[in-house]
Amino acid sequence: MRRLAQQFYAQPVVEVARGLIGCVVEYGQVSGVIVETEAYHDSEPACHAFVGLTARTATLFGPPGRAYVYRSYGIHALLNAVAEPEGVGAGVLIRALEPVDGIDIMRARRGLELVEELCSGPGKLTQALGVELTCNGADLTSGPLSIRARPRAWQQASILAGPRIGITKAVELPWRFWAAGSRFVSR
DNA sequence: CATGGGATTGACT
DNA sequence: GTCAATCCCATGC
Repeated sequence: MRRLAQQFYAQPVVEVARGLIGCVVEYGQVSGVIVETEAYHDSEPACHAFVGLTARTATLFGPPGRAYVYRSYGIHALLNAVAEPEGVGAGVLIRALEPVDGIDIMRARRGLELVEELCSGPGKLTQALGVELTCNGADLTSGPLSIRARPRAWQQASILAGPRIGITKAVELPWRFWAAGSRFVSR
């Protein structure tokens, strides 16, 4: 399965968020199918890029198809895919995966057995993948951290939309997407 | 230079 | 249901 090309990420961020459902994130020996995403855009206050170009948001304003990784609550690394053309601050938060390869490695990193709990949240999946802040700015179209196009089995998947989770601003936008019926989405 | 607020999680009442 | 852990970074003095 081919990697997603830079032109895919250059689309409007909501289209990228919807289009990433069913695609496969891979890093080293582990991989998983994306089953939940959220879109963020510099025009709305929930997005880090709302404050403009700073050291923190430089990745979001940079070229599409890169990883934006930041630390949340001092504990978790959260993984995003940078979207829209360079100069626009937008990204898609990867919120949950269905584990595919390296499940035992994920279990060891997470200290858990249950497959449904390995990647069912944005902080959980980075721990399971081994993604840390050093991945910030990594090129998803050519580096060791990659996102591949939907496998055939996922091309018919039905996708639902609703409000984003865990934010205090712009709560009303239906910019969260998930695979209908998946047991692997966050609670 | 000091301060305060998170795109969360897991443990506990 | 509540709450603490913990650190990066934007902001303000």
